[in-house]
Amino acid sequence: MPTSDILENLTDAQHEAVVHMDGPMLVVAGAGSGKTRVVTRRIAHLISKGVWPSQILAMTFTNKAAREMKERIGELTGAEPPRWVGTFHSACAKLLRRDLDKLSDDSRTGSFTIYDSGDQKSILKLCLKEFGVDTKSLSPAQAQTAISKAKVAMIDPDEYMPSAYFSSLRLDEVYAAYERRLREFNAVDFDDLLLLVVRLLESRPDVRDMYHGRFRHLLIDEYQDTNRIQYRLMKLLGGPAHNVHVTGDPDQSIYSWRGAEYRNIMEFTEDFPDARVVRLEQNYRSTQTILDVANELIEYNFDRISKELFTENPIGCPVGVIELPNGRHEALWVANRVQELYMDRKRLSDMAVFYRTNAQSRALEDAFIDAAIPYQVLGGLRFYERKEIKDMLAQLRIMVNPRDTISLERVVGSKPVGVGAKTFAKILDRAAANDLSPLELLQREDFSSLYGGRGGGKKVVGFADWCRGLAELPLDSVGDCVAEAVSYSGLVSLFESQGRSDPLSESRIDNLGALVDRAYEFARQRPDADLRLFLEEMALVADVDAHDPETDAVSLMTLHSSKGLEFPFVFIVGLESGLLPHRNSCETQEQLEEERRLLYVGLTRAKEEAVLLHVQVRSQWGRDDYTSPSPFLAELPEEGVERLDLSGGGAFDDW
DNA sequence: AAGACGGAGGTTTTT
DNA sequence: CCTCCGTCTT
Repeated sequence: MPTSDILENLTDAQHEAVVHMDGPMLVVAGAGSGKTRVVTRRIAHLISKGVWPSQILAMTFTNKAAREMKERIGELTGAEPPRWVGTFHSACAKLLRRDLDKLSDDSRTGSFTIYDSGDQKSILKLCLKEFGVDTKSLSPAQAQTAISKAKVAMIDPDEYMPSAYFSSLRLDEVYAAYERRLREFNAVDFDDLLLLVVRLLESRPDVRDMYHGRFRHLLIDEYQDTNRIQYRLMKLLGGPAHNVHVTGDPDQSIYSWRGAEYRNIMEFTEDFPDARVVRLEQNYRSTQTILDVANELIEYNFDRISKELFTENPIGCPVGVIELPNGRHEALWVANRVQELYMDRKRLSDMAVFYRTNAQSRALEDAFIDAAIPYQVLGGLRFYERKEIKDMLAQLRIMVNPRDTISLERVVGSKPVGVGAKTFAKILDRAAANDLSPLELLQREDFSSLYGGRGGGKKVVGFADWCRGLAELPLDSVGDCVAEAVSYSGLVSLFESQGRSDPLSESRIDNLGALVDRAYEFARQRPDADLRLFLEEMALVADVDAHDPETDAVSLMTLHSSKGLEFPFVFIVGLESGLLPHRNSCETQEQLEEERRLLYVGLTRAKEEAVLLHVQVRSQWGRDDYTSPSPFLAELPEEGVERLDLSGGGAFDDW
């Protein structure tokens, strides 16, 4: 391996971080300071020094980050990247598939299903009903938020004290029931993936020692975004050698709403007094002007370690702050500017538009469509969130996990089998009485003699037959398996028959086809993997719309998903009170500071040009609201900022 | 059991 | 504005 390449073109600080071998290290890496470069080169360096790739565990927050890391390591080493480079959640899932059975007091097996937030809400609906809680006073979504908060803080149901607001609603019992249901269905939620690994490692020293022996080096990216479980995980996996290498930037902590405790990064040196600390403060990305403006903005945060990023890049042009009459004008202005840049021979893939909420993408998309500008939206509705895909995945899930009754219910609802809520409830009761899962009951019970083939019974018989046939489907090859399952589901012919009345049917059929394609592609990449792993991939990494920097299109995304990316030209829209900072995040100083960091993250994505836009009238839910500019705009310096008031119209009147 | 209709509400951000 | 839920009807 060409070790020389790995150590080439590094500053002293970067070099120190790259060649660090054993012991804890914290890399405080400002925006655009070459953090990814440091992490990937360090991994390549470790390997060049004889560390086996399989001894390295590197965890990121997003699939995007993991993918990029793998690619760059592959380029550096010219070999397959280490297998244990992935998100926290996928690494934990992988570990649990192997070893969950070793956790006592838990009836779940390695074939568990991973529930997304929709599935969680379905269970919670059951639980709320069970306790007669009125969903108007406590919605499944609220319960989910509250329970997830508790889980992330590692508070078990028996220790849980509902906040005063929920105290009358037996939320603690709902929480306990929710946990029981997950076990019953052999399912885990996103939080469990991490939580169960912590429980496993804490309760089984032998398992813990096994992993200590296995993972000699632990790397954690975006450490400022770790929550309490992830922190605990870091301590547990770090092993006696404390070969823990964490990187992050407190100024880019934007996930406290899901339990991230950015104090973790501030306190790393207290946890590991012998930790080496490296600061990367030179920015290689942005112009001096952009960086100065961003620095000035973030200075307004009280709770931070002072840090001044500098750059040797050119001064560049001023940051634009533009006021327009309404959202339509805003979108048109951006589209227009994009066209100007394009005429100036700039590439569309070098441009990005950021917004606070996904809902804002729509107006921009309309304008881009009208102007025939190619664009790609990141995030938004993901592939696996489409109804027909979820229906199909539900069927695949019950094929590998017969206890997954939430998915069974979905299967029942997705097809015109003639089994309604009442019949299904009967099946549930009967299953419980026989100590079987409902699917097992359906597959084993002789419904024809039970009902004597009368009336409604006939339909159950038909569905039971279908369930039995399900068990006959081949499970060996993932591609064939999914293809067979799709055809067995009857969904395609159902949509075909609906085709005349429903214009969506065609795209639904296409999507099911795409699912089959993905299964074959998955099988090609991972010949040894089974259906379980395919479903895991669909639950954890199903962002097919992932950002593709090769595509010649403008990128649209939330400020949150912009983290880690960079673009020569950046537009940030909706800089208004209520949107940024968002109206739901203005209560406390901490929330407000996080909103400011969000803008900071967006600004520091820009390499050459950044434009911030705000409007006087923002339409939301068909309602027009007068807005005031974001207070953050007033915090930007005079110098390096060019303010333009186009609210008087003129630019795009009569559009 | 399934389709139509009416009302309420509306995740900010993601694994 | 749109979507999701629940209820009412057939």
